[in-house]
Amino acid sequence: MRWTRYPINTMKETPAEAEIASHRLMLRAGLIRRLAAGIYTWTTFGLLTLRKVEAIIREEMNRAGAFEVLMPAVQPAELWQESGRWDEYGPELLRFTDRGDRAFVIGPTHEEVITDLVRRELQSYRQLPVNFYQIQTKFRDEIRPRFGVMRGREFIMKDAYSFHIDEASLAQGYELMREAYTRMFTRMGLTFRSVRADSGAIGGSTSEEFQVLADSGEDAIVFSDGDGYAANLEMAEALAPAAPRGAAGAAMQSVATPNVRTITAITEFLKVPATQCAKTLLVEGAAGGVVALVLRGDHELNAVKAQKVPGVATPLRMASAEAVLAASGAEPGFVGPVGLRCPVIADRSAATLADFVCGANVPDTHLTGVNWGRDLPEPAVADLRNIVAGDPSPSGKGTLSIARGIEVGHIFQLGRKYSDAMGCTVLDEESRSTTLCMGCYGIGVTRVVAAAIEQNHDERGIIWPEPIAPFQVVLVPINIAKSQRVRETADRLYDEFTRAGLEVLLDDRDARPGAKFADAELLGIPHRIVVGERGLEAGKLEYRHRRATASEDFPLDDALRFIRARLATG
RNA sequence: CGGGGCAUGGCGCAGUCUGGUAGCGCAUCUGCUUUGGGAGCAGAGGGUCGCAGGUUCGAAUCCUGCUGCCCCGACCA
Repeated sequence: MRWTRYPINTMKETPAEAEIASHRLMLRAGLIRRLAAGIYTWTTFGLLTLRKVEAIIREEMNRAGAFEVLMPAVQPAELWQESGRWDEYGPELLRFTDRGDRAFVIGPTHEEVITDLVRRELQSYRQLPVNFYQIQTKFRDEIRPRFGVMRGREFIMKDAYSFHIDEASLAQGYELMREAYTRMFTRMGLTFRSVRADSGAIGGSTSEEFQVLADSGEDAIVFSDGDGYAANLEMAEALAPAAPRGAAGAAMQSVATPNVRTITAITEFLKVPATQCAKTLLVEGAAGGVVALVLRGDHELNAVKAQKVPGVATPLRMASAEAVLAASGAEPGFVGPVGLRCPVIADRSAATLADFVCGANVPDTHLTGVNWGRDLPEPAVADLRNIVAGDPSPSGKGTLSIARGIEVGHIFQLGRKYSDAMGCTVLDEESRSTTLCMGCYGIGVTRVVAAAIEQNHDERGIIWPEPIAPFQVVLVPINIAKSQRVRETADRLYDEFTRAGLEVLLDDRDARPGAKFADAELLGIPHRIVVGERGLEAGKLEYRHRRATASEDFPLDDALRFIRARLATG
């Protein structure tokens, strides 16, 4: 492609709205343009990469035996009422009515539509298992869209749904998708991890996220250095401390702590480590009232874990200031588990504390030397806290570290939630009607592009992984207006490369070299060839990879062979 | 949803407090010069100052309402 004939528009300055690197660079390089909050146009140039990502996904889905379909964005409300999600889904589901006052939604996902299709089309177990996928536009009315296409409201998703006669077949289909996802993200040149996203509770329901590792990621993920254990922080189990609780050594005492409300303040005021303090959080109970959750001072509450504890309201809500005062007799900051008039649940680590410090439920007062079983009843114990780096792995091998990730894929064994609700059945070998077992498998296609940039950029611009680069090679002729030789050589190379099937961008603008180099680096095209008088005098061209810090010369006569060798290794 | 902020040419901003008919940089167009790391000079085009009311001789500026957008939001007990 010739730059002067291509609709591409770079920006030297960054629009004020862009917070993270990928968003900034996507705007500056002209991949996307904003239309409304969380809604973006993909430009001709941006679409080159988006299509490459889609092509890799398509190839691997097909290779895994899935079949492509294309379902509507607009879906009738009846299907959502049938599955029960009309009431469950909440304000993220965009609802509207047509001219005849019939209710519709814009699909945030397509379980209902595919289940409806399958229940009509499939009659026999002989037609199973089967996996349908699509690459299609979704809409979720996010509370707070941000970071460009990273968390947009409208976005492109690859969603797939598999149907099986039983759980064993589902497990096989799930495994196939797991392998396909691993191949896709590997082919795209991304550094990623698959991560456990569910503790694997009842029903053997299993779920894994595919996380692209990047410091700006919205998710925290946890790894063991001892084996392959990896999980979302929300799900990673914190084991009970190996050492048993120490013996009580001190008497419980009341200490005046005027206006000392936080753990940090307590550690400074009483000169005790945070690991010797207990913090008590009052949350709303499932049946009204409040429940006390007790954590060690240096630990953070994990909301996902907490709301799974029986008696705790879902979703987790902190108790109001009035409720705290009613239950404890003191304001937040001086609440403790001793003498509290509500159920007390201690985190595993908090439950092994001895001689600990906590709020006294009396204004401006804390207690020291507190011991479970002596000064207050033994608490109920649960895993309530977030993992911290250095914790032992729940797999039993190694210790855990924490990294940030961007969730680009999620695979899930659904079971019969939708097929049950919607009557999706086939006849089995014995002519009995059997409800199908389902899996679903998503990839945020537009998010993958942002994640790739987040993981591959420097201060000058994007550094595309080769398999998803919009162009493979950029040709930069120097002083094209004056030098006929440079112009003709660049034209000839462009034709030669293009005929050879390479994806080449020829920067044929009459611009100064600095401007061309800066744009080439912003766009992130992996291989750059400079054509200049200086080199041509010696029969040379100049090559530089986007990641390299220095250029190398190579013979003009050998150009195609040279660049092909670089593409193969690059 | 709660809190805060912003809305002026394609992008980034000043002007608003103290009302007098809109300006700077980048980008765009023309000409000349320049050409190995975002050139220089000269000229040009482009804005009903988010929308609707109001106050005033006069409103980007003051008042009211609306809309859009951005940022933050249990982690404290």
